[in-house]
Amino acid sequence: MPYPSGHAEKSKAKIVEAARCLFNAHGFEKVTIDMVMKEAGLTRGGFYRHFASKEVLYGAAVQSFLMGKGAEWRADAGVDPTNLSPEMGQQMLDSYLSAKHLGELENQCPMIALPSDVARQSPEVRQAYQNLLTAMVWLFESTQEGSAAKRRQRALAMSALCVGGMVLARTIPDSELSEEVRAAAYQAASDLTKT
Amino acid sequence: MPYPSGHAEKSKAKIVEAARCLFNAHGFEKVTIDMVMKEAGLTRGGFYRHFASKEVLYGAAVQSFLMGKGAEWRADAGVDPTNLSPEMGQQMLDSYLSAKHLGELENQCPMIALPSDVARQSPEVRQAYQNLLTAMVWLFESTQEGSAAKRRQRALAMSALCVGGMVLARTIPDSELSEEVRAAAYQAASDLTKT
DNA sequence: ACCAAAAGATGTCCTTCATCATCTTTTGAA
DNA sequence: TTCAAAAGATGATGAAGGACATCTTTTGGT
Repeated sequence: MPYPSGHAEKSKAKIVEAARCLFNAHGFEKVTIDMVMKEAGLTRGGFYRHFASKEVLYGAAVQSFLMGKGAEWRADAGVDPTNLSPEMGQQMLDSYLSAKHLGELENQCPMIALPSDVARQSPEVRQAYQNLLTAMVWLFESTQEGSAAKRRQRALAMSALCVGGMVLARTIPDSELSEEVRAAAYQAASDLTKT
Repeated sequence: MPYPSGHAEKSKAKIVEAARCLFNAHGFEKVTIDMVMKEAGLTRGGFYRHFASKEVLYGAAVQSFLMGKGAEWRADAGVDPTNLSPEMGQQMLDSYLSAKHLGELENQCPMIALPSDVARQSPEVRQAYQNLLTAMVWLFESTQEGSAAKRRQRALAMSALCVGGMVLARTIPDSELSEEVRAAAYQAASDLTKT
């Protein structure tokens, strides 16, 4: 089997990563196979050796965030999922609802960058999106205090605040209002942990 | 000036309403001028008598919700913006974060149906989106109790919970988790009014 | 060195639209 | 009744892009 072993996997990973960045910035429809392959340092033709369709790539791109850039992101933010303390939950809030995260179009969480895009895709893509949510909820739930039901409810609400606050802040044009929304969501989510 | 007076306006309104439904359900890219005009009971060609481009139509469609279907929606939900009481704020939460609203793809609030779509559009379209948010925040702010700063902060957080909860619930495929998210966002938003 | 299968590159097909030019219909005003 | 301007319908154009058939390159195994 010619080509160094693991070559295909490496290429595939490069394609997924390029796709993730491009989809995040421009959405599903505006990104072409051409753009993705060029960004990955390859050419159009080879694409279908790795993926059955553009849609399958989209699912892979969303999914990739969890263990890829997302893990990197958590590391940078000082969020360590093996250390489940209330401080860690707060750390997560600090980073997720930060002005910095809002500005990082290419590397921000896909839950923020492409919700309505994903909502109209196949169940597989939506499942990938759900996996991101599940991970976030789990993290908040595990770092809460109080009864199981309370922790669950708060974790879900905190996730809704994270995504809702950032989605709104990212969409509206008035940067002052945008900042206000982000800050208010952060405040409310932080308050939830201390109730 | 031939054609009954007000004919053009009526046609334009029909086009916008058809567009609003279609965009809500399928997003900007997947909707064609053809589809919109057919839905409005007209044909492709006449479109550019009314709008300069598809994008301008999109902005008009988003904007139209506030005074059009949105007003109708508020009336049905018993939300009366001339009666600014805490009960009215709660009424708004009840309806916005309801399972019914979640299922109404065509008539649901565009803030839920197309955030990431709008985020990549022109400032005009994003302004229309912001107008919806501003109206919602105003409504919550006006029906809160407490200091101005507190009311403002809570109103923004409640809006983030409304949009975030519904966006997540609409996007994930697991209907059980979806329902859980919706309910948690509702609970948290309701709690905010009583703090 | 040689072969072949995997991976990548090139060229092309075919469909889908947004947009516009042009033609037809409608009806208020003269 | 006639005219003309507004509104609507029809047909055409041109570009974009997903998908794929077909070459070409690469290199591990022999």
